Amino acid sequence: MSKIVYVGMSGGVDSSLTAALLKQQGYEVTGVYMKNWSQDLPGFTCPWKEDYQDAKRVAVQLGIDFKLYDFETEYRQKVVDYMVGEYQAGRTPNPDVMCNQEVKFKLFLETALADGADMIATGHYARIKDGQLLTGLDGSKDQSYFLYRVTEDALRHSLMPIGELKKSVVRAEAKKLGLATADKPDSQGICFVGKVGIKDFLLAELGEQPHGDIIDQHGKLIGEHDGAIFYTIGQRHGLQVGGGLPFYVTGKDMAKNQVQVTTDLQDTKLWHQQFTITDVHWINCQPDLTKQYQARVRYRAALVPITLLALTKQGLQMTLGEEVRALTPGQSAVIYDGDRVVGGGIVTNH
RNA sequence: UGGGGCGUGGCCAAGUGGUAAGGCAUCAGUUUUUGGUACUGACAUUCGGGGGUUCGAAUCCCUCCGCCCCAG
Repeated sequence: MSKIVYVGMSGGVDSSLTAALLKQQGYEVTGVYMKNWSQDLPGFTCPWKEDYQDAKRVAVQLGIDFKLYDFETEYRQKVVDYMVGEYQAGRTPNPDVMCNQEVKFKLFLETALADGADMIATGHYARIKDGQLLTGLDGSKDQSYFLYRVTEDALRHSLMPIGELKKSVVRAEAKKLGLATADKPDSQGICFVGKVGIKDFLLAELGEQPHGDIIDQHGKLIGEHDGAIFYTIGQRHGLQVGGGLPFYVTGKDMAKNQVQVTTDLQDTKLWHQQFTITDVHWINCQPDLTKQYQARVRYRAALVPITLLALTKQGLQMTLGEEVRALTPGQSAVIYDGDRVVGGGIVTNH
């Protein structure tokens, strides 16, 4: 008897081909559209209906069952509230990491299993082998960074067939199969919410923010910002301050509602080598402090060799083999052992 | 009030007779399942106002306006 797989179908090419491939491989496939967000925002129409229809269209083409799971309430609580709270605290969260941890590989998994599935599948560019998470074979599309908070148990119940393919192949295969989504542009923006600028999103959630001072590396007042929460470390644009060299954000003082910037790209405040991550999560087992690993400090950043210093209740201290620019509190540092994701945590304030 | 200097797009800033560099910012696009980064493109018929000299001026002259510095 073939296994029953529930495939999360977002209405994009990747998850469409995922469903098609699993069907070909003999699984008993059901497509599921997760409705996590449907709210329109000023100047932005939520594309959920279109996405739903595209997913449904592909399901019909493939002749598979199709369902809609409504997770809006939970998505709001677990992802959006988390994200907004982090911004308010002066950090820069990664909602997609949380979405994978809480929604796709928890809520969706549990719901699917309860509905009779043996496994779930997603269109992520990552691979799963023996309960381990590996990078996607297409290095330029690898999405393992977003998945480091998934549990081994969830991985053992998940499939990510796209992780074995290159993006160009995915598109070509989708086209060959005549899938309705073959030429649909890749999605961008906040997971499930869509292509909305984070500033517009926060404005819609929180309203106008108190303006404050922009201070340069010499402590000089050089301008006014329209809300410290909108700015993130390393950011260059959006300061509306000109004259000479570009300004990069080096830090924020939420208590003083200040944004600190520098024109000096060598400024020590812009470069970091040693830091701590908290809320650590290990997929299979804790890292070996004596072993050489690599870390990725932001999505698509190069892997940097690291030395682990100490694993405490507070988190993990580590030193990078080289300085990285604009390490940002709230973002995730993911630890790799070659192409295997060991785990990671959240970069703390420093 | 004397003496000197300056006024070029939102901000810096080249250009001192030959028909407006460059950078920042901004906007658009590309890259990207977060934010950010990076990359590409767009952006002054006009040089504080007025007048004059000249084939031709942001560049020379006159004048008015504004700002800065030194004297006091």
